[in-house]
Amino acid sequence: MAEPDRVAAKRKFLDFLEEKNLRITAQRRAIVDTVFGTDQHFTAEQLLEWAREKDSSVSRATVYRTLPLLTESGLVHEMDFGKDYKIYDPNYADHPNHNHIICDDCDKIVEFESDRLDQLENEISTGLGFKVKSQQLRINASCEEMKRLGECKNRGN
Amino acid sequence: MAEPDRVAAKRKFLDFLEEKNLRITAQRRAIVDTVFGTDQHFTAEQLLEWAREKDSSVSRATVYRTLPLLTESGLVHEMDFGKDYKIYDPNYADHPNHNHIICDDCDKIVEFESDRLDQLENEISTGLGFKVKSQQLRINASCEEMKRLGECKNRGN
DNA sequence: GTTGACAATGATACTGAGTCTCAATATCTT
DNA sequence: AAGATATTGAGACTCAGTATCATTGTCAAC
Repeated sequence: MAEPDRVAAKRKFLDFLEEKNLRITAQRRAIVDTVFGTDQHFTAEQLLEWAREKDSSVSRATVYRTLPLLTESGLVHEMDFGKDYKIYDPNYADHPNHNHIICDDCDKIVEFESDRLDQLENEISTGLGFKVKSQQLRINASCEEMKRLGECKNRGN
Repeated sequence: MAEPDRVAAKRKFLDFLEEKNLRITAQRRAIVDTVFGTDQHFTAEQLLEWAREKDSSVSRATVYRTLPLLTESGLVHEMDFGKDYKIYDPNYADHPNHNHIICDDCDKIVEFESDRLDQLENEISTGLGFKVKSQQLRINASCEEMKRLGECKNRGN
């Protein structure tokens, strides 16, 4: 299931660029190939490093300019766990509503889905009369427990 | 209901300092008086400004050193809405489990409580075997809708 | 009350993620 | 091929937050 979805996500993003009359450049190709060539979470700096392996001309500015396009397209999700950097998740094309638990100590992230949670969140938001743009349940957990239970390796960071 | 709780929160924090063998200084007094003298959310820079009105010797460093103590004591809650600064909420002594909707455009924040949500969050977390340290449901909403409904003034930012 | 160990302080240098600027370059339409 | 203009890289910049360190303040022991 990995490959076809990756390819589809890349295709969708290129279409997204075209619809917005944005150009498909070598640098954007390198960035997109990188993003949808992994299912790992990543930071902006990691993306820069990885993309440069494909095209050394990719600059920090271009990475930071492309990230908002990726999130706007709905194919990548931006997350903020209170660290001083943001974390990006390229798995949103396949699992659009998953949530995350971050281990405060080892920074590992575990994903989970809950239909009941999504439903309740929507209920509350619309009940308060809000036009919701995004919602994120952030759970900061203790690594002591994680280590004890050996849960730290569920899904990559 | 405002005053007694404020005083109690201040008392609790001074006790917290004592228990940790930390000293009660003039600067910490000014900061604590400021924090528990409002029920508004604030940033670190706002706290610095306000505390300096009570004691002009309060420095930025001391504010940033005191904030972790306030959150550690459980009397103040640190929130991150993806902006480049953190927001602090001094109302956690009274309402320990409330959540927030932030208006992306005007930065106003509306608080709400939901027992069902708290219960579900706890259910999921413990089900995954986590020792939860904190959890925060962050909802980013569109101000278009807020303006239309005149909901912007519910509770101060 | 003095003393003294050391916690706490302010000033300021620093860090690091992210933004902005602008001249040069690449894309894509015609 | 040409031209309008979107995009780029380099590097200066911003700004919240952190670290350093000599000086000052607190408080417990006497």
